[in-house]
Amino acid sequence: MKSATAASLARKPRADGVASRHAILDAACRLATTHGLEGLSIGELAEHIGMSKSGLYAHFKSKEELQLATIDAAISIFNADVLEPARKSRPGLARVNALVEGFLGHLARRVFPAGCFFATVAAQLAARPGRPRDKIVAVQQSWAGEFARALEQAREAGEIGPGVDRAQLVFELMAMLFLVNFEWVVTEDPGVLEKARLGVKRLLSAAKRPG
Amino acid sequence: MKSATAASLARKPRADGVASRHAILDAACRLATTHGLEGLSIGELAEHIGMSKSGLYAHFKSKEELQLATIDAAISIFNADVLEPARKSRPGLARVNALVEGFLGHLARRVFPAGCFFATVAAQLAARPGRPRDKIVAVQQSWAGEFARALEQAREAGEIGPGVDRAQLVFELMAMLFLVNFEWVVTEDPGVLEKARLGVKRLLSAAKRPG
DNA sequence: GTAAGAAGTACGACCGGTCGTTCGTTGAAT
DNA sequence: ATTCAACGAACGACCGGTCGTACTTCTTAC
Repeated sequence: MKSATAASLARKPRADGVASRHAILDAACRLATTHGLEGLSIGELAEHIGMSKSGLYAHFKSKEELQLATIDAAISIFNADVLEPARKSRPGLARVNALVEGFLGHLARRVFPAGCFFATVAAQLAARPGRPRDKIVAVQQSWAGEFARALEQAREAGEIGPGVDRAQLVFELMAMLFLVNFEWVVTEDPGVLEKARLGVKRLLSAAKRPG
Repeated sequence: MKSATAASLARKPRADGVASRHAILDAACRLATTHGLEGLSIGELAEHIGMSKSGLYAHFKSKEELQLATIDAAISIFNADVLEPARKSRPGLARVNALVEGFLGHLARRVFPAGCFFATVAAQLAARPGRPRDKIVAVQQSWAGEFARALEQAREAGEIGPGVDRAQLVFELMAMLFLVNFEWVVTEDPGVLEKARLGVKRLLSAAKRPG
């Protein structure tokens, strides 16, 4: 019965192929963070991992498919590094703080070579219609949704006042994180992480119930 | 003696040439806002203004020179549209508000086809060393300096408390504007402009002297 | 258990097209 | 008459992508 655990119709994935695919996408994530998804060239990527261009096309039918897979790979890395750890913390304000600290740590840890993958790619694709853009926008919205959910739980727990405009608060939180990423990439100064930390702290303390 | 009024060493600019150069840079600004400075191709730009690629090279010796000139052109447009009008308002908080409103108006007016030229270009160049990047970073710093100066004047006028961390306030103001540009490009929803407006208002009212 | 064969992996060569750039030339403005 | 503005042609490099072909792994039949 163990062979029945394979995929429904395709019975094909090979052991060393998934390793290559992983190596390709890992390099693609890193390159795309500095070059952008459009600026990522097949030849450069292939050379960067010691493979031929045509070798890459054994794994991806087109550049767009590579781009979409690269986004998926970045999602996995980001989820494992930031989101999942934060989800282990208590719902409410504690989780908001965990998300923020997770993100700042993600930058400081240099998981990607130039800050947040999604910030770079999103800024570059925002005005360029297509499936990659749609996917990136969806990721951004889901990231905002994470904050919205945590804030809703904070309200339910009475940690923040019921009159607090949570959508507005999400916007202001995201603004801090969005700018800190950019400044971090440009200056590499840990002081900017502290500015974001302080900004978020002021934001949340203003939302807390008086008394 | 009228020829002596020309530039010190070069006595060359022709009447219709400066018009072409202006047309080129105008189109370059718009294209770069959506495609990025790297994604801007000579052929595409030439075709876009009904000119030959080689015709462009009568005005610019290299792509990098074109990029730098494009940044200068964008600076002129931004200064005329946002900065100079705001400078006419009274120093202090009024000027901070004028800068913010000028920027939001700049977006709403769609001066560039995809939000703020500098935000897009900066996000793309942040991790790519070179003269264009340095120039863009300098622009961003001068824009932040504009806020810093206005806030200093606000403190001198007693509009905000002396204990206010102005560098921090600049960071938080810039964060609002940075994110609102991105969201505006993605959603085209005027509601995001309102969120930025509200966020700035809360920021500034918190900085005002009690009483 | 193993041999046969199907399928995945990777390659080098090559395609048409576009990239940034150079050159020599022509026509128009000064 | 001089000089700039613009052109078409052409360049080498690289782009994304295809093709035929070897080698390797996995599945299947015996």
